[in-house]
Amino acid sequence: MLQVSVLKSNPDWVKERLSVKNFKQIDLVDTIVALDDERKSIQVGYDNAQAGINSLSKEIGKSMSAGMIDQADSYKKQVVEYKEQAAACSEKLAIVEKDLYEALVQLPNLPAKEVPLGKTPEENLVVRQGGSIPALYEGAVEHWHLLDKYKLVNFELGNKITGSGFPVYTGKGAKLQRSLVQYFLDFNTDAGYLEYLPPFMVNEQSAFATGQLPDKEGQMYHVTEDKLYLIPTAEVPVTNVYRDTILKEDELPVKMTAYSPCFRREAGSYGKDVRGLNRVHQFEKVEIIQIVHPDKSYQVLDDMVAHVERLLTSLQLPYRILRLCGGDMGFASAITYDFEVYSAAQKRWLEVSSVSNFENFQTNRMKCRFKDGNSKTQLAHSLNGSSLALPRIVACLLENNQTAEGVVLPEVLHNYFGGKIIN
RNA sequence: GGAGAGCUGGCAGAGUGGUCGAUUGCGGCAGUCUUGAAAACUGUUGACUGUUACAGGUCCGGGGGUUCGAAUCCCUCGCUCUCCGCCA
Repeated sequence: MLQVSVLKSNPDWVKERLSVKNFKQIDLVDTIVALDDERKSIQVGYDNAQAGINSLSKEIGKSMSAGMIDQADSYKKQVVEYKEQAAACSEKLAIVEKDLYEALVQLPNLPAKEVPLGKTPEENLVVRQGGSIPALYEGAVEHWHLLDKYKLVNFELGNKITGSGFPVYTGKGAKLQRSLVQYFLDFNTDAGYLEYLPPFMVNEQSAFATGQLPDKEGQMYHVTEDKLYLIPTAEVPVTNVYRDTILKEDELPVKMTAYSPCFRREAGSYGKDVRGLNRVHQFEKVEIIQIVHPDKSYQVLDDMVAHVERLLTSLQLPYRILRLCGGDMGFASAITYDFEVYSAAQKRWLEVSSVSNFENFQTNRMKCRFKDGNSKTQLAHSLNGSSLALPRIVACLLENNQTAEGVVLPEVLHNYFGGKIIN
């Protein structure tokens, strides 16, 4: 959530930034500024009335203990006026605050100055490309055929047990999942990230804090009986570790990593997008999250991008890094880099990671702050990234490394998997 | 699921209707002493809002109520602990 103070001090700049994100209701900025002014003046009225009540109440106490009952009674009559005034103010205040809040949560985060203009994924900027696209042997096929051939994933079974988009991993397919999760977590903890294993459901407050609510309500599975949401990413529970906390400056940066299954309704997806492991309702992912000093967040963003890049390089997959354009970015993000790997049989790029700096958009909602050198409390910055999401990595590993003898795994996985080849 | 106890500032723990936003201890910070450190002593130390700065307002698990006045009384929700039951 944006800070009202930012809107007030520089409304035109805010509007300009919002338009980069292709946000339509620019008028909201003026609405919010006006509502906040109104809020403030009502608040002053309320505070004054309360101050009157407080001081008179003390006088009443003194009079009573001095036995001056008449004096106390006359004070009580004066209090009644103040009470009416306070009640009128607080009624107005409740309405204005609600309006203000509802307007404020509709505003997405402002994009950083490096964010390219654009509305569609085609306008994302390719900043870097690495690895090399393999030449496949003659009999090469898409990964869904390989999943079938080596009995790695059974979609029909998942469909029977749960529904479409809930794959059942079997045999070496299941073991490959476990190997990748293990490898990714080790890779992250070796880089200084503390491992968490979080709950896979969160309450409303947590979903709100990271920006899933109210923006992406329909994208999460909702357990209505208990008012819980299945997590769409470990980002939600793990970032919320630091909700309502004030850190010491030397506790920053906080580096966390977590494995979790991710649940996404993916309403409205269809066609080749959902073939095989391209898009599923439940998948495994390892996430990295940092909470950092505001002055450091862009340096940390670069570090995190480099970290994910090293991980992809170690898997020997061809990848490219995109800086998302304003229109393709997430609601809460100030800047996002997407990582895509090349799926050689499908001949298309697949997103496997998304690394974002949220600046103080999430921490403002979460009230995650730190005390700086002058012992002032200020909002920290939060960042996160996938490191990595499994299904599309698996798709690419299978497609790109397939041979007539089987799928040859990259060397870093041999020990984790307990073998070199899937056949 | 049943019974009981509790939820107060970073932590521990007082406070049961009127200078209580809160005694005290620990911890933190600053200082005195010391070559330095420890110990001891002294001072200081919550958040939010608001003001140029004061002032003022709000916060004692959340929400609501009673009262001139609530940490304190009432209602309600949530959570924690202990015992019993059930269970991976």
